Amino acid sequence: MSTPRLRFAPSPTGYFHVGNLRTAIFAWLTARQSGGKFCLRIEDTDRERLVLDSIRAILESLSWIGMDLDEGPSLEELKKAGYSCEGVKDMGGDHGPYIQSLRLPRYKEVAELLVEKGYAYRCDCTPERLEEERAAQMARKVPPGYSGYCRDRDVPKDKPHVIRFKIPHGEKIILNDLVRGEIVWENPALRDTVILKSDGFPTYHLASVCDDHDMGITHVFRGEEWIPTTPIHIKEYEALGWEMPQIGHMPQVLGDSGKKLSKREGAVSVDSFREGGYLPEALFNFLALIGWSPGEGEEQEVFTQKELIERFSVKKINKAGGVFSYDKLGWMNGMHIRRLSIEELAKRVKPFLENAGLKVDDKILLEITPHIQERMTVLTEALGLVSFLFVDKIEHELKSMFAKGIDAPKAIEILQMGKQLLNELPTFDVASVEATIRGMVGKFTYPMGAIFMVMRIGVTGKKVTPPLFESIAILGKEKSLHRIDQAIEKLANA
RNA sequence: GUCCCCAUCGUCUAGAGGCCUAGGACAUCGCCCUUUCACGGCGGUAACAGGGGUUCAAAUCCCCUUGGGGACGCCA
Repeated sequence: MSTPRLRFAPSPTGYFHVGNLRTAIFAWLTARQSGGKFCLRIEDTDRERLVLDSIRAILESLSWIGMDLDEGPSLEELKKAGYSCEGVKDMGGDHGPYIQSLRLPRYKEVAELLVEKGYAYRCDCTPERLEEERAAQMARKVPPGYSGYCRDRDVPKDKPHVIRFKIPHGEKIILNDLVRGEIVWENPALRDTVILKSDGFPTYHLASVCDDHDMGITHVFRGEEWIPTTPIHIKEYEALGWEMPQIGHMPQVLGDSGKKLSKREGAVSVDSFREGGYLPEALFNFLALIGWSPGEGEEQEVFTQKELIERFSVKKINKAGGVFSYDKLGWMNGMHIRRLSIEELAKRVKPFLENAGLKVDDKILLEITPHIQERMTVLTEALGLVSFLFVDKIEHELKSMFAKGIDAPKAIEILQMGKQLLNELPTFDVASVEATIRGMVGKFTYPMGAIFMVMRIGVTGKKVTPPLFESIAILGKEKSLHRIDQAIEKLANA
């Protein structure tokens, strides 16, 4: 058997949707576990929806999530097609160009061939005519669709026209789907479909069939929304005498509403997850588990990419769509955060702190990281936890001190004692800070928690922080004492 | 309207005729741990959409109903 060749074929029409990523992940996993190839093809045949920068975004996202490509557009191709390629890795491959707008002559050739053989025909119906037709059909309550008006009209080449593929009527069509098994159309509800537009660009129905063949694609993974148009593709392969790749229609990624995941339901672009502090490991892991599971009594859910490559199996892909659960992704992100080494976690957290305007001291960040590792579900939460270490001035959440019988005078009393005792420490490490603060408890009648909270807010300004003794020790003597002073002053003036 | 896909806890799912008094995970609730917040540990609530078959036996196979989703573009 020849080596599997799979592709991810996005349209550069905007942001990179996680639903598309999930389908790409299944294809990538399949390629990687079989020693096959994973290719990127840009389907930029819709000139109206084109977003120039989206290819770079797609490339960046794939690289961020660790999905390497074996073939894809070269720098030269990108430039030629007019896309920004700053910082993009040069790729290329033996089946280029990998950008559809660069393959126009080939589509024209194939479309003409189809016309010649009688499988397709020219149509010069204007959009207005089509619109009228549609309106009339609606009025008569019959299914809308092209009537086939030009099928036998023999429209000349020199008039503006499109090329339509003839959909045979009353013919049974069968697809053997990789995930759904046999799908049968007794009589598909399809009309003669445009395959070459009047602007000379192909539609998906021509371009993808043609490219999948030309590029030697063996397995086509795509969303289930493509099922209804698959008969077109099947008939095209037949007409052209081309061997059909295996096709698998992947279950959809749904939003809470049960419909396709969309912007209304929250973040959907791969970028937004990166910006939101999600780890690529977690997003990949989570997405791989929507519509697929290892099965067989396997109860592990947190996987590395490598483990997923080993376990993935097309046979275990589900038919039913799955809801994208932000809750579970959050949990999984936390799990992956906890698997990171301290050094690695600090490295990942740093940009989020810097983007918030903090001047980060690497040594201090490394010291505090172990103490925030179990306190985050997303990286962005690090900011609230550690900012007190990297800013000059802090705000004190004084109100939160006042619980368990503590009022301002009592808080001042505690802070003053804490300040004095901490000041007397010859060495300012975690152990001595802990001994000192624990020692304070016996000197008051207030509960331990109340005393700790006053100290916590005095030093860090916040109610929710990393563990107290570590926080104080890492902040250092000078700053800690200074902040306690500030707190006392604010309390006195309140 | 026509065609197609799908159907196990709220969610992701295990389950390929007896192993199921249906398992796990997230979420949720309770308890434990605990200096805050978390992590962690223990336990609870919670599902085979309905109806017919087939079979000694059905969550698993078939049919119907219902429900959800998708497609019907010179979009992909």
